[in-house]
Amino acid sequence: MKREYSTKQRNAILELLSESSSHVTAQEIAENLKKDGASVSLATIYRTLDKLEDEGIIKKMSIGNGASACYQYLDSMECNKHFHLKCTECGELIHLSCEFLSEMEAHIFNEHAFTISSGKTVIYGKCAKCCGITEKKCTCEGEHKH
Amino acid sequence: MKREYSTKQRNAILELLSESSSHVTAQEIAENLKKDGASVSLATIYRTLDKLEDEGIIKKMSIGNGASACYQYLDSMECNKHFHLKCTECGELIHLSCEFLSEMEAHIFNEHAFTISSGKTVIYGKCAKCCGITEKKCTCEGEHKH
DNA sequence: TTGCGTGCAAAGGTTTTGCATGGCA
DNA sequence: TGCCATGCAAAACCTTTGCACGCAA
Repeated sequence: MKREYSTKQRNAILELLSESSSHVTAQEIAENLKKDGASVSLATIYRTLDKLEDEGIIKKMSIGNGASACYQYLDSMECNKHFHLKCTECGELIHLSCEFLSEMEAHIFNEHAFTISSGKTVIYGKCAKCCGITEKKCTCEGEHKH
Repeated sequence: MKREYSTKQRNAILELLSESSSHVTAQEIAENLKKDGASVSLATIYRTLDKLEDEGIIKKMSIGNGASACYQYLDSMECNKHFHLKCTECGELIHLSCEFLSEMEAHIFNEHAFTISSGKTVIYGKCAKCCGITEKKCTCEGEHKH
């Protein structure tokens, strides 16, 4: 059985993650910790993130390809269940939390036996601006920025 | 205005993609072309794939995590209408045509003013096999292979 | 003391880029 | 002829790994 050590570095990373309102990359974690005068090596950050993911404390998601993976604290209920809409015209990334999408997730799981990973999924298309549309009518939680 | 050249390499890549029943990586393209005695450098393959994606002829999908990205020929009639579910465990690609997804498309357009490009969108998650689930119950058109 | 955690540097893999050359239109 | 496309090698990029040392329990 493996013991889990409580080290200065692990705690610093965990604290930073729990304070981050959104997802961060390993690089950003390194920079932020350095700014706080608590530098941690990238290797350690990656190793720690791996363990935290295994322990179910954080979630890992890779939005793009080649781009850095993003990590996110799981206790922050808000950002757990949204989808990303990315405009192929202007590149804008919209975070969308909508009841309808939750239903879709449930439908695909129940009827098609596929478990969607909303964090890894990006829905591509054209945003309102690039379509020349302005109104939004949905009464659900809707889009939000971080 | 940019002209598109029709070169031996571009044609070879395009032909290989259109003959592939499923997604392939840049590496696999290189190997297959070499086997056919029509070697193309990896750099050219990546550059050509980029262009083909911009032109909307192929689709790029990446599991992330350092793994190679996969590319797939977009059959304009067939593959543009449905969504793709890709398993992040085993890599299986499921083509799903479901009424529910059409509704989702409509909802996002009507209520969030975002026009989904289903051909470019890949929904990531875990397939039934990798979740240990076997039943599928949806009465809609459902999954299909090409 | 035990053995996990850490830092550093180097290696791993995929993708991109610089530069000179080749080839389509 | 003009200029995009290609090949090669090197670079860029994110991430992992080997090794010796540090440190929590």
